Amino acid sequence: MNEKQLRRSLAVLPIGTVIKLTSLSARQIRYYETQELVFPERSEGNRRMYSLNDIDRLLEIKDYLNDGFNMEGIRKVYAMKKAQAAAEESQKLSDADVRRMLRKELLNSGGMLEDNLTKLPRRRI
DNA sequence: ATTCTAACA
DNA sequence: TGTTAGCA
Repeated sequence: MNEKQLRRSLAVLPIGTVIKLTSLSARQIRYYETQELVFPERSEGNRRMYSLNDIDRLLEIKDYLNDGFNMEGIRKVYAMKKAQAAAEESQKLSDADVRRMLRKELLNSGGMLEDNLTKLPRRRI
């Protein structure tokens, strides 16, 4: 796991901050946890601590709810996403591979990087 | 001041 | 889901 993903997975936000960031009530946020849709960590004093990924997850849940999904329905959505990820893993076509291929395409097909800019002919002003 | 669990008008 | 009670 790289630094960026590591930071996003760090549980450092108390529920009060999560409330402000998601516009969800404490009641809802805690309830979704009992429904096993989010899994916040716990601090020493038993306080729930959320990560940025948890924030994204809560916002997603919010959207699914607006689309008419119920708790178990949303749970199934994430179950499928997990199965999907496992399938891709077995096929060795991971997200990292996709990004690697895309970057190669961009570098060859023409041009938006500083390397190329420095090689362009100078123009007088 | 903030969050937690449990319970209910 | 909201709200309130009684703790930590």
